[in-house]
Amino acid sequence: MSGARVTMRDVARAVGMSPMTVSRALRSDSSVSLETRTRIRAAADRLGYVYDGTAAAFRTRKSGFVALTLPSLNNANFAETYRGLSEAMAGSGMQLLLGATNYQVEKEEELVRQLLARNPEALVLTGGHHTAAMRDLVAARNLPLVEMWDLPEAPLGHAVGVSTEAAMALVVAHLVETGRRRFAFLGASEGTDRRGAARRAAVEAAARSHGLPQVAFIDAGPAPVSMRQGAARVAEIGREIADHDALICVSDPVAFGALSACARLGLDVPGDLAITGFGQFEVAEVAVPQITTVAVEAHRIGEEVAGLLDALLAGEAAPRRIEIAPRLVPGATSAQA
Amino acid sequence: MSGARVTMRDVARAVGMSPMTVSRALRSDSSVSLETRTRIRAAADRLGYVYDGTAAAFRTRKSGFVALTLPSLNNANFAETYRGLSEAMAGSGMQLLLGATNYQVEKEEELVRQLLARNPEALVLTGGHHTAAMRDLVAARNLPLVEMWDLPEAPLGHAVGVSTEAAMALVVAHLVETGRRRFAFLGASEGTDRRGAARRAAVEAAARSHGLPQVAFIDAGPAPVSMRQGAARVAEIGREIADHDALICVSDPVAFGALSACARLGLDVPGDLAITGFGQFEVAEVAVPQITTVAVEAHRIGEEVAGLLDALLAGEAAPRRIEIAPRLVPGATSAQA
DNA sequence: TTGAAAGCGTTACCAC
DNA sequence: GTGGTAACGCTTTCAA
Repeated sequence: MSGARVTMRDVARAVGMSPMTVSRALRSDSSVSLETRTRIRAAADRLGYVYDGTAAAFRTRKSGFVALTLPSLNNANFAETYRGLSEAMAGSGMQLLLGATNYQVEKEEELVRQLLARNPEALVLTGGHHTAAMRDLVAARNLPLVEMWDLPEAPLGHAVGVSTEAAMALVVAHLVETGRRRFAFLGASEGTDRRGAARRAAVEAAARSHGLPQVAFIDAGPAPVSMRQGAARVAEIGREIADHDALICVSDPVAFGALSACARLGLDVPGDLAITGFGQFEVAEVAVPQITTVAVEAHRIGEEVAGLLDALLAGEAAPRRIEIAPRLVPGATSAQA
Repeated sequence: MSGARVTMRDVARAVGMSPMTVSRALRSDSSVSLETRTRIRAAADRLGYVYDGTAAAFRTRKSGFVALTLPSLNNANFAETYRGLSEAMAGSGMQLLLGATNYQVEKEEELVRQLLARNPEALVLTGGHHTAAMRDLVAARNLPLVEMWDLPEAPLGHAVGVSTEAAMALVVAHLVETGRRRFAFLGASEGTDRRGAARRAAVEAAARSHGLPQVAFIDAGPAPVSMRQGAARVAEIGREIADHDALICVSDPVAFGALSACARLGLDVPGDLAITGFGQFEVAEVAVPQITTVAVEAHRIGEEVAGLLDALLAGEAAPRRIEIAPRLVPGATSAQA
C-alpha cells in the first residue's frame, strides 16, 4: 500500500482526461459517453480509487443526514417512532443522526448544536418546548424542521403528533361512563415534564367540562417517572389512595407501578380504584388486570415524519400539521364500577 | 434570517482577528490568551456561529464518528449502554452514529456497510455473531473494533461483556438451593436468537453439572420475544406448565409475561412454579411477586467501551477483553419452595 | 500569542 | 461531450 490516496485527479491522469469528467463518469452522468465511462470505471478500479464522501458532502453542502432528537431511547413509543422513521427512510439514501435529550431542553440545545455541526438536511425534534437559543439556532439555518409527538400551538416548522386534549378527553369520558367522579392524576413534579403537565392540564379541562370536582395531583417526583416511582408514591400514600375512585397516570409504566402497589396494599383494582395509563406499552396489555390505556400509533408518527421529510427535501414548503388520532384501549383496570 | 452561514471568517472579522485564531480559540487552544478566547466565544454565540464538522472532517481526514450497532432501541439494557457510552464520550468530540439491527445479522451487515461510508474512526457492535461478508468488510478497513455484551470465543477485535455461562450458573445454582430440579427454559425459537440460545446452552451445562435431569425447552416463537410472547406461550400450555418446578426465562419481559399468564391460570408463583428472568429490567422489580433476575451493569458496559475507544483512538492496539461480572438479584418468584 | 498562505477532494458553473 | 476555474470552511505549517 502506498501512502498517498488515489483521487479523481489520479484517475483522470491515468485515462488522459479531466477530473471533472471522472466525477461525472463515476456518477453515471449520461452526458459522458458510455465508452469514456467504462474506461474511467476500469481505471478507477485498477488504481484502487475510493470515492470520498466527506469531500463531496463538504462541497455540495449535502450531508445526507437527517438529525433527530428523542427524549430517551428507553421508551417503547419513541423507539417505535425511530423504527418507523428509519424504515421509511431506508430507500432515500438519507441517514439518521440521533441524539437523546434525557427530557431536558438544555441538553436538547447542546445536542442540536452538535447535530447541526454535521450539516443535516433536516431536523426532527420530539416535543414542542425548546430553549430560546435553540430556536434561534435553527431559525438561522432555515432547515426543514419537524416537531413530533406534541402538536404545539405555534410550531417552529411542521408538526406530526397527537392532540393531548383529545387523548385525555377519551380517558376522562370513559371513566365518567364507568361511574367514576373523584379523580387523581399521578405524574412528575411540576416543571420537570412538559408533556406530562400538558396531559394533566387536559385531564383537568376534561373533568371541568364533565362538571366533576377538582382533580387531585399526586407528585411522583422529578421526571422521568416510571414504574418504580409510580409504585413508590402509591405505596407511600397507602390505602387512602382509594379515597379517589380513579387514578389517571401519566403513562403506562407509571400506571403499572401504581397497580403493583395497590396489589401489595390489598386494594382491589378496579373495585376500590380504577387505574388508567397512556401510550399502550406492552406492560399495559400483559398486566393482570389489563391496564386501560390510550393507543398512539408511534410507528405511524415515524412514517408520517418520513413522508413529510421527503416532500420537504424535494422543495415543498407549506407548513403542515399532521394529527394522529388517539384511541382508547379499555382494560380491566377501569371496568364498570 | 438570511441563508448565508456564519463561518469562522465572520467571527474573526467581528473581533478583528484572523480565522486561525478563532479556530484555535474555539478548540480551547491554550496558546490563545484567555481574554481573546472569551471574546471570540462571545462573538461566536452572538453571531450564531455553528462549527462545521464536515469541513473539519474533510481537512483533517478524521470523521469524528464512532459507529455503533444495537439490536434494538426498545430495550432498557441496550438503551442504558448507549447512554453510558454517549455520556462517557461527551467530552471527546466524537459523535455516535447509531443503527439498529432488529436482531438480524443480515440487517447488521447492511447497516455496517452504510455506516462505513461515513468513515467512522471506530466500530462498536453488539454481540459476537456476524455474517462472513461483514467480517471481511471490517477486516479490510482495519478499524478499531469492539464487540460488546457478549464475550465471543474469538473476538474480531476487542470485547466488553458478560459471561453468559457465569450469569446462568448463578440462576441455576440459586434454583437448586431453593429446592428446584425440574427446569424448563422459555425463549425464542431455535436459530432466531443467538444470545438467547447461548443462555439456554449455559443453563443446560449448569444443570448437567448439578446432576439435574434434562432441561425442557419451551419455544416462545421467533425472536424478538417479549412480554406478550411469554404470556401467550404459557397460557397455551396451561396448568401443565407446573409439571416443571422452575421456569427459566430468556429475559425479564418474557418472565413477566409468564408470571402474568400463571396468575390468569390460577397458579401460585413461587409455590407451584419458580420463575426467573434476565437483565434486571424495571418490570422485574415492580412486578408482584418481584421477579428473580440477573443484573448486568449495562451503563458500565457503555462506559468501559468508551474508555477502550479512548485508548484505541490514541493508538493503543493490544486486544482487550473486559469482563463485567453478573449478579443474581433474588426475588419472590423463586423463594424457598 | 497571532497571522498568512496553502491546500484537503470534490462539484457548480461556464466555456468550448 | 469535455474541460478550466473556482470555490466549500477548516486546519497544517511556517513565519512573525
